[in-house]
Amino acid sequence: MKSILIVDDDPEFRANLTEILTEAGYRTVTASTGSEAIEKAANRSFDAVLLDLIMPGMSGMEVLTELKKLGPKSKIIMITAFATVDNAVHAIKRGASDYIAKPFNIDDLLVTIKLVLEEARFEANIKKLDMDYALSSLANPIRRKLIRLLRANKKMRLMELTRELSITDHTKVIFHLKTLRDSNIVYQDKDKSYHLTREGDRIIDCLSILENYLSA
Amino acid sequence: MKSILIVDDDPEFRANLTEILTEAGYRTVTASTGSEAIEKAANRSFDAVLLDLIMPGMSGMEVLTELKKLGPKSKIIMITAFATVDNAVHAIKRGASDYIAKPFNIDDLLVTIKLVLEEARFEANIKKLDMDYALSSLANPIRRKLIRLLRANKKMRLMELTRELSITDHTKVIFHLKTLRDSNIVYQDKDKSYHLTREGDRIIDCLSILENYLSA
DNA sequence: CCTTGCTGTGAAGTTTTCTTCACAGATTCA
DNA sequence: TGAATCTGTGAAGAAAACTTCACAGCAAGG
Repeated sequence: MKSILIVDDDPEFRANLTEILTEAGYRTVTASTGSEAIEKAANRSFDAVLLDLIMPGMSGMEVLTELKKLGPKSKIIMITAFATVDNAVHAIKRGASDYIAKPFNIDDLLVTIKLVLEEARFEANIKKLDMDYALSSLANPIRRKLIRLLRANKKMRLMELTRELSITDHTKVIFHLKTLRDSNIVYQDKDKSYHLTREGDRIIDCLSILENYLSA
Repeated sequence: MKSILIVDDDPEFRANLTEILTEAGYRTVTASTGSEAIEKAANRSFDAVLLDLIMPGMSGMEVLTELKKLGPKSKIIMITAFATVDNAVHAIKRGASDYIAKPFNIDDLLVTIKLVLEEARFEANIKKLDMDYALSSLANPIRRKLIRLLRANKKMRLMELTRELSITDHTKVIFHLKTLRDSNIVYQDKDKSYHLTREGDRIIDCLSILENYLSA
């Protein structure tokens, strides 16, 4: 069950939304001010946040910025009066996922929420995919050595790598380099030299962390 | 080529050792005081340290403690006068790898160094082995889900896990749990419940780091 | 031009990992 | 006690990962 945080200073509006969303099968939590919202979001994560742009105290825009700091990938839908749609567009530039204009049609609201959640699910899948690739690459000791060599030497040619690993068959090295390329850890430039990608750099960082952990 | 740090206040003794070890095929660096030794060890790592127990200023014992803090797995050989062999034993309890008594036979010294370095190599292999196990465990998405479930719920029975993963064949789950047990990430108590080991906890920490890295 | 070394492909194989299934001893609980 | 559920073994097969080999284009250097 997806959870949604409703942030609005108007109690009646909060109650309305809560009823609509509960009926639609979501779990809801409400906050009446920006700081309350930030506090709640810090303690647990929500699948989406409905955030009023205009509130006394902290403005919706400020809250948006803070929420994005807490979780850069959190999904935030701005609620705005018709008159201030421009501001909503601005909010999207700052990381909001979408906006809806008050007064709104219930169906529009639900569709918007659904789309945004769908988007989140999609992104999570992408991430999981990367993870799978990365980890299955790391599972092989030859590939780990390759990564380390590339880390140490910045760029290397096929035969350098092959000799350094004392492997007789260079096609074996090609095979592993290929899987590293598929998982986006390594790339090859026009000179045919192999390099670590930015992601590869990150992964080797994590590898050393893991090594230290395991040897402690 | 293995590098050795020689720590002794006697310049003649340092020169002697340097000559012997250089000839034996080691690279040497010297330090005349404890603090100098610590400084050098902080900047780069040595395969072994030869450390005089009795020195003006910081005592060998204090230096030993500091060096161990810098690198818990660094190999330290204490050098001690015959009269203070008891202290050397004490040093071993504090983490020194071995000791030699002054005056010593050159061959004894070389053998001691060799054994200690051998030990280091062995430990490094063990570590690499653990790493291999851990990473090939993580390569499989089902096993990652299992780890996450166990992390969230502290302890779970076989069928709980099976249902949670919507897997129809429980023997499949048994298979993956078995490989997690082999790599020492999970264990089973007398109640047949599965738990994460301490190592498993560490690994999942690292997993989340990696995830954040990859999604950034 | 010919040789040598580098980079690569594609198609067998081999090995390892993963899945499935048939079965069976415990345990629970009605 | 008897039926249902849980936990597990072992073997056989399928799938994925890895290795090996035969071959080929291309560039550099004599």
